[in-house]
Amino acid sequence: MSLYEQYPISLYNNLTKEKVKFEPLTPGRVGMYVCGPTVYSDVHLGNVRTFMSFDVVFRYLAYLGYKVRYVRNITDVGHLVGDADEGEDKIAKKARLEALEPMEVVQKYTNGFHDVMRLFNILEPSIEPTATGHIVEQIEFIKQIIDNGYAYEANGNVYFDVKKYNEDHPYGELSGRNTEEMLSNTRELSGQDEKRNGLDFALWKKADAGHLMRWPSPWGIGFPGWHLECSVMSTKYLGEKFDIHGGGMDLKFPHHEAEIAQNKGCCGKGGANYWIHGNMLTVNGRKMAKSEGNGFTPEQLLTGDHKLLERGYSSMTVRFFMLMSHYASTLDFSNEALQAAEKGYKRLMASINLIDKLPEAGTGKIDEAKTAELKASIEKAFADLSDDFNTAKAIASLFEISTSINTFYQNPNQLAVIDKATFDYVIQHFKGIIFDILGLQNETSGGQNAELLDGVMKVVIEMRKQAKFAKNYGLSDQIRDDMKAIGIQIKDEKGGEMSYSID
RNA sequence: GGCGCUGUGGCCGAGUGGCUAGGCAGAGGUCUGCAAAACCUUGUACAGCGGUUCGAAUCCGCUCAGCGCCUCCA
Repeated sequence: MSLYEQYPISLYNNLTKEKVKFEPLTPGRVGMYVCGPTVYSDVHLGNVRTFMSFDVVFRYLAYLGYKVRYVRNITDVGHLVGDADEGEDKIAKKARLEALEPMEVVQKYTNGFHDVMRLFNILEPSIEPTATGHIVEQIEFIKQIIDNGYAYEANGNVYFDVKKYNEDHPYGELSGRNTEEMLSNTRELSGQDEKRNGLDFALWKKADAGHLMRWPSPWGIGFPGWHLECSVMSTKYLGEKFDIHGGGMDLKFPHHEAEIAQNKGCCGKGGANYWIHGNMLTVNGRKMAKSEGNGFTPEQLLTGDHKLLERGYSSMTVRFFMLMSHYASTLDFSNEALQAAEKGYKRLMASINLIDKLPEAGTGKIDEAKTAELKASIEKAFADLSDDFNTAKAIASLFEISTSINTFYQNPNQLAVIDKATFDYVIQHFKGIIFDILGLQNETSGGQNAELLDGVMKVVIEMRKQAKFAKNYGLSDQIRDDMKAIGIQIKDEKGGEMSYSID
């Protein structure tokens, strides 16, 4: 029996607004598409949260035994600039400002994005397609939508005909919008517009003379509209129907709504069965966003060099902080919360570090109740993760196991009564959940020079033991304090033994 | 204005009809030369007002406060 049969996943489907059992189209296989970044500026911590949320979904599906194809795109063209620059592409605008080639901008911020993903131990997707790499497919997609009667050309531009589409398919099913109402509300606004209706959105935009990104098409020189690349690339790599589509909450409308419309307008099918949205990271109750100026880069996070940061925090502290809440809830950033998360993270890692030092389990008379209790904790963690990927709840169970490990270390006789096979099973998955599913890394072990450090610490500890034995407390305390000052905590244990941990 | 969401103990944050969430901080204790860590014990919590129910933080209504989307946004 596979793990995914043992712990069947249920998830909240934003399309149907209810929590349902997850059933992939093809048993044992999952196709997942997540809207990636628009690479025209640095990603901030809020962006990171979304990708981390879906990273855990990806990791969890894989851990349970599903074969997953995870597609996360790079949008390197196509997003229109909102204000006065209607018709101009975000990438192109930035390029002109910085006097760079558009692809130079794309390359720079794509590299930056990848660096950030690595920093937070967010896995690479199976496919990371770019919009510029799929211009041909996008043109074909538009042609099909036009043939189906859901789009029209106007002066070198192609628009999606929302009103026409809405006659055959519900536009607004994902975001719960009343399209009839919206159509009547926007009618007057579109007076001199070449759009038939204010709700219509561009599939293809004509490039004016100064526009830097341009491709030939049946409608003239231009570039694809926003929304389109996701429909095209998800269809290409996952099919007209696939399992999961994810993205940030703020993409729900209009981006995802348009995506569904494009999919149905082209292929008659709406793409994903399950729509999942990650919620926003907030600062003082407000969304972290570029326009708010309340975001910061990973470098600033590590160094603490930002007005919002009292000091720096490690990437794993941040990862743990984010996983302590549910992906669908807003999460408020604060220094206090980060510091609490840091301690919690270290506590978890400290018990991980003790595992190898534990004596053999099950050497005494097995206590069935105690054994079952320990096993229940790991089973609870799995059940929680299968309940809409509730990492916050699962972590609570992990702390139970963490406490057990600490107890076993101090009182080996309590480990002696735990069945060995069960104990090994629990530990295997305890580590599995922490490292493979939650994607945490152990920053508290010695890293590259672990063996060397361990050797040095043996010498230091031996010196302190001798000082203590000679009741030279001045020296033994000095050794402890000096080590503490450079970030190593020496701990006295029962029976005169000592251990250390890295702060 | 339309659509939707949130309000949980000192802080963060799960839960969502009856069963301890958890972390951080605080208090007491065990251990210890002292400390730290660890372990044990401990907290008046569910915005307000009504209603449904044997029973509600959890369902319904109203009020208050705040947020998101509706324009680019993870």
